[in-house]
Amino acid sequence: MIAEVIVDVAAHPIDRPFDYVVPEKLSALAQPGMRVKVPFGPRKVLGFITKVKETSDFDPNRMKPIHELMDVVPVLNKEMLRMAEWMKVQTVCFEIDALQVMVPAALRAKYEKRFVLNAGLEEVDSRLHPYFGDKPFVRSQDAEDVFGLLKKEMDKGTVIADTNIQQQTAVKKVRMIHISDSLEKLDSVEIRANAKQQLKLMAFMKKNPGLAIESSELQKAAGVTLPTIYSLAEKGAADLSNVETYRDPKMLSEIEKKENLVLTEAQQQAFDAIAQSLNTPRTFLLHGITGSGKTEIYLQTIEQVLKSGKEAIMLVPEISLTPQMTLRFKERFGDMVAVLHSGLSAGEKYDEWRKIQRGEVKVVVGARSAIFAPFENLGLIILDEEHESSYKQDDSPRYHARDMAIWRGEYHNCPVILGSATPSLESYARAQKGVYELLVLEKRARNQPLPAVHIVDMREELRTGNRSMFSVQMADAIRDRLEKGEQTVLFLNKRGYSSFVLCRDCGTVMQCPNCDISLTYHRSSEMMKCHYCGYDERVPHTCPECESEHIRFFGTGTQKVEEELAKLVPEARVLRMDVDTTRNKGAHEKILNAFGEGKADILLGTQMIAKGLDFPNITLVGVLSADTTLHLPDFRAAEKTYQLLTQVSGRAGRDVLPGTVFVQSYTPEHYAITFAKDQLYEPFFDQEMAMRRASGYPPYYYVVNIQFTHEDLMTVSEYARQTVEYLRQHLSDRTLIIGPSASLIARVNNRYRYQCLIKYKKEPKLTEVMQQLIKIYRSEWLKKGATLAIDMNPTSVM
DNA sequence: TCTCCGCCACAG
DNA sequence: TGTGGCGGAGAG
Repeated sequence: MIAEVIVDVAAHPIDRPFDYVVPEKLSALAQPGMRVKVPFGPRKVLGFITKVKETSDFDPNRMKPIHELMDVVPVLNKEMLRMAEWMKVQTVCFEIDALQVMVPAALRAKYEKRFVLNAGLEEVDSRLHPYFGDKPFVRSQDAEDVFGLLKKEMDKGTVIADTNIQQQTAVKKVRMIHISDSLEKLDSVEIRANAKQQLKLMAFMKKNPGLAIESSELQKAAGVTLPTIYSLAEKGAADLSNVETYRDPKMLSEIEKKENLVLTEAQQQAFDAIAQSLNTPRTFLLHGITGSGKTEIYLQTIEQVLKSGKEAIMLVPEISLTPQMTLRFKERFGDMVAVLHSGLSAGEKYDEWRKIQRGEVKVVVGARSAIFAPFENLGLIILDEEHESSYKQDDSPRYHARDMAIWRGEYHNCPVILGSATPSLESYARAQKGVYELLVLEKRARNQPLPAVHIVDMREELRTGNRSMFSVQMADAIRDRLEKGEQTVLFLNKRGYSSFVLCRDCGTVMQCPNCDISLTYHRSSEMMKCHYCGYDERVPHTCPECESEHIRFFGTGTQKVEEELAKLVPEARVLRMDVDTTRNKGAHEKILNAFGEGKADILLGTQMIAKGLDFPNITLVGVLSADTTLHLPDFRAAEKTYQLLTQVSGRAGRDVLPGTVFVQSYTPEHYAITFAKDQLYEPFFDQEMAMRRASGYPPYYYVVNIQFTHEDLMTVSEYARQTVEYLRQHLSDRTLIIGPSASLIARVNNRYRYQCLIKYKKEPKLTEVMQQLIKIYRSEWLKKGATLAIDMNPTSVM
């Protein structure tokens, strides 16, 4: 038997199956979708079997055998293998990347270089002895100071280099103690009279014959230590075994089960439409304003799916994967739910994944990668907040969860629901064309009014002499809520600029030496950091250009706002939520909980607070500057701004108390801001579509972004130029090719960046031309140190 | 003549 | 991508 294997080497010439002989003793086991260890050139690597067959075109004498099977049960099923092939073409990625992304990180290979003894330890240089210790090998990373000595030993042949492939996380096992059920047997065990601990344990055992108990539990219950248990087990009083377990299974029985809410008429209509199509591969766009009760529809639809014996996947953006939200699923579906989020360790994720694979759970709630949940009998896929850009992975494989969802929907003949208050233009356009079925919820579920949104013209504030970052109206409102004991959320639209360090005398802004971007000031550590390459340095006392001592920190970071806020309302308790305060695990959750419990009056934060906040006491939301996302050089700038303002406004007045929103802007007349004021999606859509049509962007055109990097500016611009020329020759006349141009951030980590854009409506040759371009890159530019990245349907072109 | 380093081909 | 082989350059 012969196996086709995709090996774990992400490189263009390797991106194809390699044939291996399946050794006789493995032939009964080997199946597509299993991981294998195979020899590849001089080393061993991990790979996936994608096919087994009896014959090969390859010279049988040169074919090597599979070294080891890593799985007993395939980690990828037929569907996943097919999806990977499709994904490879769709996103222009390596097949191995597509396969790896579908498997939990714990199952991906970890390679460790090490030096292995090939002779007795006494034959090697005695200076190396301490490095080996009593092991027959040293890890390369532990032996950096003695590479020279090791090299000599390798020449002598006493030591050889080797790569060890490790499984990252294994199945967690617990030690179970099975107490003998025969009292006679227990009585027959001899214990010395002075072995007090053993006597104590025996007394416990005699009270509980036949009991199977985890060793840690037994230690607690009997008040003894592990060695005591071992000695009695050896004497035959109990059996020991290792039992597979899951990490930290949360006590689900403690979660109270909740019943369905009664659907409003609009909700019911939407629900019915979906429920009627449960066995059709149809895509629904559920457009419901914030607070219209989309989640309840999801929950009840999932319930229907479960009743028919099928499974469901629910995708949410990572940031809205809050405890509040997961609790809601657990309340409905109990231990049928697996939750996959970034807060889990690799081992915990692996455990959740195994529960899915074994069919122990029926519902998965998770972020982007949960779309690969290995269900066999999928009945429904939901993408909540479908417009979120986090559904698109921004490194290879650059897949969009929405595309994967629709593919799987077709494979399983099941519906896909895309839900949003602010659908992406692509999805809404498709719904209008009838490709997706549009379902609308126009009212909030409990009929609460939408919050009153006031737009504040900050130019006017400047004219009247208010130079602070809070308009008079906003400041008054904040004070008012404070007096009433209601809560305020302040949103700082920070993206695009942040606090930088500037010399007031010569105007020099401190720049990263490796990237064309200014350094960000971090107050807590008194450091300046580059957010692209990680470079950091202390804030200088004098300007490096003019030696002036007038160094100032500029910009509007959340820390700056916090200071201003302290001046405005010194008595207010303020919680700040940004990258700095949420770096630690669980910090995000802690801050939100504290705010929910009323431990603060004001929550101040960046994008990350725009979602999932659902507290009844929030009656004021302030957007400090609506403009920052608006003027980014990106075709989605207006769309993003509209979405953000709508989402943020939706945080106010979700319960009984009515909400008010203030949006401060220097361009208050912009349509993205004026339409967001009253959540007028349709008019916004129409106007934005007109803009897209005029400028040739999605949904009118498909876009491909091709980015080049190289150490040398001239070289990279030349490659980009050649590419554009090549594309112009080989793509159709109606396709637009934009560029080449330097990227917005023209240099990162000392590499210059250039890009070009392809805009097309119909381009049957696209895949072929992209493959051809990769060939040119491989044969000419790669060797010269260039990199090329192709992003199909990018979420942004900056 | 020995050794080191950089480039290149190749991987089943 | 990682590795080992090959050949050129420099040192002794």
